[in-house]
Amino acid sequence: MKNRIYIKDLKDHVGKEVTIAGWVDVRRDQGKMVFFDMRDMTGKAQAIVIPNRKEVMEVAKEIRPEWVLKIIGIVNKRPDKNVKAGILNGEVELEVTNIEILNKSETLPFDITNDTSGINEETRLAYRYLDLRSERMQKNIRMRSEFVKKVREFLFSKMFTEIETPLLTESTPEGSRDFVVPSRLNPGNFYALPQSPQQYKQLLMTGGFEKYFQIARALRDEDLRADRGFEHTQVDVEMSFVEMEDVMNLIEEMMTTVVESMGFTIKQKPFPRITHKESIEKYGADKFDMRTEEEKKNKNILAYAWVVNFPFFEKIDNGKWTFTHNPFSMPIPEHVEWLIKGENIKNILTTQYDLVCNGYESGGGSIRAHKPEILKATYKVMGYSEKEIEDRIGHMLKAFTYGVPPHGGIGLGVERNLMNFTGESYLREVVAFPMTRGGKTAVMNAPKPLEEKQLKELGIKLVK
RNA sequence: GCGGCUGUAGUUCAACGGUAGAACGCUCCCCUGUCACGGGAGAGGUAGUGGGAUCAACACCCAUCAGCCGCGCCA
Repeated sequence: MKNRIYIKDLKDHVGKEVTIAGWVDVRRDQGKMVFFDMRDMTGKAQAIVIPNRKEVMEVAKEIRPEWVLKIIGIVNKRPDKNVKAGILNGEVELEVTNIEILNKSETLPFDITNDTSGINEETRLAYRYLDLRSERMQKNIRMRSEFVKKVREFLFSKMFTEIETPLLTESTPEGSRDFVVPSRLNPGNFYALPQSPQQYKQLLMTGGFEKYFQIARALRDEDLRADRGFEHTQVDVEMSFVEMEDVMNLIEEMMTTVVESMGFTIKQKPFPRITHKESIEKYGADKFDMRTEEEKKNKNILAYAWVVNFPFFEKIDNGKWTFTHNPFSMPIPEHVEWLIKGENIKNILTTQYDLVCNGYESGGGSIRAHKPEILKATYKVMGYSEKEIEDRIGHMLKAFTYGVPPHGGIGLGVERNLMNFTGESYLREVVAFPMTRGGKTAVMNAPKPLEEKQLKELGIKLVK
């Protein structure tokens, strides 16, 4: 649009004619004069239509909230008695000389000029595109973008390369349940959507990139919670030639740089570190909130801490051992021997480090097993046969025979972090198009049945 | 899979075993300084769905569906 200026910049054009575009926010019809607020992505401003502008007045009488307008007008300083101090454009208003209706709008199903958190969420999700117009949702989604942008900038400044890994990949029976995708070219066979880019990023280390990151989607088919969805985004990082300290220090620097530039205050620097054992003893959990009640009232305080020295394995119902965090992790250096010999299993500690913030897990990672015998030993402890090991991770064991550097990394949950930044209690409030707890998509109508033709192509027969 | 809560007008809620009200929104009228403008008039719901006990239910019971919260699950 030619000559359009943003509403936040109106005050810089006092006395001049400008063009703005946006939505009608609130309309106040005084009879002979009409006021209405215009809203664009940068803010709001009052528009005023005065009596002697007959043609404009005719249009002004017609317009309704949420209509989309292009407006030409003169930016005036408000009369002293009408100045609204402290708010955007509180000192100026736009005297409208022309209104072009770009689009009309039906009356909205709910009020978006106020916080929509009190509105039935089913309705909000059915009309998510309207909900997103509300100030709080705009703020949340924009803050998410800002966070990701700053993380990218930081990592690029540290010589990282952003690399995408496949979405269609191999199913891994251990861990969480996979979302699967049928293969048309290989009937009866299925891809799985990644629960994490774990194996690919380790292969990228094997591939010599040394410093990789990705803003990666991860999918898990497990029941939903207030802070958990089917899909989430993680800042996925992996580095070669590193030990625990290297990764933790880099991530600590990254989070500090990023969140401080976003206006937050970090309670304690450097981040305190405590062992898993201490965490359980002190807080009864492996994540905790170190803020005082007073600090919790201030939305801008982030209390980070590292938790380390997690047990590598735990016993499950059938008496077998399974990993607590990540089977690809390395034990702490002094416990490598135990793992390889398969002894003292319950005492083996892993190099896992979790970043905790305000009661949520901000991220977690580890140094990885980069020698085939160590990774293999982990699977042996878990009771896998040689053949099963080959089936599961044969490709990794093979890759690791070709000079893989020692490496480690971390994944930071974007939504969990945003919940801390925004003070939201629900993951759905920081996702543009979240699902219901029953797995129904916002606005659109998934999941739904496939047509017979599609099923046939995929070689799928439904059973009752 | 389990447990709990919820489902009444467009939205947020209320009342009541005898066929529903308010606020906001919406429509129309009045108003030259409003800014969640104000004033007046009006339209709009048969109660998620199905069944049952009752002379009679939105209200009680059962089932079912949907949503939310938690548990299980979530390397």
